[in-house]
Amino acid sequence: MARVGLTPDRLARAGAELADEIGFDQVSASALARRFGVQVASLYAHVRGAHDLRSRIAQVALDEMADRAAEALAGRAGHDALVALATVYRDYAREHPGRYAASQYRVDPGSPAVDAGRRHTELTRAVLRGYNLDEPAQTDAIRLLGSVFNGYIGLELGGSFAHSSPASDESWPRILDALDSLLRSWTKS
Amino acid sequence: MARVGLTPDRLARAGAELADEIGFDQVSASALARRFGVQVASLYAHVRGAHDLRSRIAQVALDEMADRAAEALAGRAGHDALVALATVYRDYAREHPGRYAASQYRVDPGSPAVDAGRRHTELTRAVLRGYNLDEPAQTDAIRLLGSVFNGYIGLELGGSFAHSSPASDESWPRILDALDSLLRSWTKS
DNA sequence: TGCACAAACCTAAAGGCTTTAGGCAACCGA
DNA sequence: TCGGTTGCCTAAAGCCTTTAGGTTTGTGCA
Repeated sequence: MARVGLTPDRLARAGAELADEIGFDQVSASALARRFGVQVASLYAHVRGAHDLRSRIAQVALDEMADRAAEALAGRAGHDALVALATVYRDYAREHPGRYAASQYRVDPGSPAVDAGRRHTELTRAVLRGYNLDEPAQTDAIRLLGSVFNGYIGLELGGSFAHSSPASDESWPRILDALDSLLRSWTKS
Repeated sequence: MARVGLTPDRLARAGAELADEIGFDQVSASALARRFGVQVASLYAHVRGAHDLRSRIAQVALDEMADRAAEALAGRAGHDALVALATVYRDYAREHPGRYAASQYRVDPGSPAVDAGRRHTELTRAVLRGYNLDEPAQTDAIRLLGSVFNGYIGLELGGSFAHSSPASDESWPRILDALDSLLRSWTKS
């Protein structure tokens, strides 16, 4: 009965890896316990249950994405910053589909993952600094960008763009250019 | 042992109702069997399994949305058509959150739900007729609109817009106006 | 009318996931 | 080194999925 050294954090990180390997919705306390060579019930000393586990994985993903985004945005503005942020999300989703799926998990209010969400909002707001938008247009624009990123990546990952041309890789930069030009002329619309 | 009259179709429709009541991911063969007052195993004569059941519910939702969209688009063009299509999706999602969630279910290639997806693409293409876009811009625009609709509704339903002003109801029409103006000037971007 | 066959629904059972309760053992501080 | 806390274990109940095989119901044809 050697101790493995489980902690909520290690479970969440291992869960994130597992999600990338077998898909987020296949991640279960059982599968995770198996991976640690431990009985399922042992996990319940560290995590409140399956929902708690999934929420923690979501948080891992949201934090990782925000870290990458913050790094990518440093020293960039305008079109450059927009493309950088968009690229971070899309690349992350392609590298880590399970984690990305986790980041979409409905987490309940009061959870620390809500703060991670706020961080993403602020990063998007930072991108918009280059476009000089006043409220409420700025909030509208944040919501638009969030919608496009989430929406495009979700559809692409789901294969919706796989069987038509042009390739999804080609649409993406053109759509970002269009958004850039939209943001530059937002007030005139 | 009165026969209830199960069919794949009735199961799918009842599953759609159940999804709106308890949430799509809570829909199970068990819950559905309970609702029909029937043993679980009986369902397996009509659906291949849980995945098949969920796919059929997804199809019900996609078809219903496409029907509504087709009706809403009749006789409309340009900005009017854009708003009409967007409104159909958003209203449907708010009236039937479970069904809407079902419509996002990853259905496997070859399934008839793929055709339903194509129908939505064509409806979006119809909206774009009012904007005179050539390929590949037209496909880009279809993908952009799909992304915004899916993305915005998903975030809104998840509560991402609930705790900031302006209200989500106010951002939505302004975002649609911005998209309209983007589409009108797409080639110039 | 009556019979035969197909379909609809049933019971039984195996296997997996979640969660709770209670027990033993390993580690840490005194 | 000893006591307590914590980490992991066994046991067990409850729910979901899926398969196998039985029985009833209803329909169509003679």
